[in-house]
Amino acid sequence: MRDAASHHPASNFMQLIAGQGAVDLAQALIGARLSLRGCGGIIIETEAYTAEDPASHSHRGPTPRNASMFGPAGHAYVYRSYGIHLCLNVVARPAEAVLIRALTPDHGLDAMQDRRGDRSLCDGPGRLTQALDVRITDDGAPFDGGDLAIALPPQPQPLLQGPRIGISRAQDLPWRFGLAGASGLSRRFPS
DNA sequence: GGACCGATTCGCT
DNA sequence: GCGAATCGGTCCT
Repeated sequence: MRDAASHHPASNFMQLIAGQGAVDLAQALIGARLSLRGCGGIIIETEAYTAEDPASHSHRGPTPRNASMFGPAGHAYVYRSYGIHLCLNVVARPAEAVLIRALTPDHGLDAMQDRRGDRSLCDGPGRLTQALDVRITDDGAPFDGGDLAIALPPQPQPLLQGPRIGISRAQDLPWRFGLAGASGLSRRFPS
């Protein structure tokens, strides 16, 4: 695993991703360090959702719920899933976002364990938002190095690729990405 | 106003 | 493997 010094500074994240689509950003985020108010880890699993994508919340146009997905790049899109969990996305460009599905936790472990108990911390989109204490009020907040920060890895990481999880439409699109060799993925990738 | 459905997780069988 | 928990959005009537 890479150490913090080898990542790009978190303050540069929003400029570094300028103009990228969600499919590119989903791959670029593998190996990045995500931090939220002092807790976080290395992103090991993502999914891309785009404007023309029938599985994307943005597909039917803006609503109060998905408004931040149509906002500027590098901001968070946080929504409630199944009435119970929150899911955390990074907006790529308007109407496109990347769902963060799993992390390898590497700082703030005590606080995460307080919130998750004696269970896996970050190997699923709802689990990691609980571990990191993502709140619905984080919807629309920038990943600018304040409460929310992302530091990209210095070079592309070895990737796994496969179909997205838990969707009923566009199931053929291979827009789920993982860090090759990582443990703690939310599910295995098909071989 | 009402039915249906999730970008999920957990506990039980 | 299966069903419950839980609620806002969306698409009807």
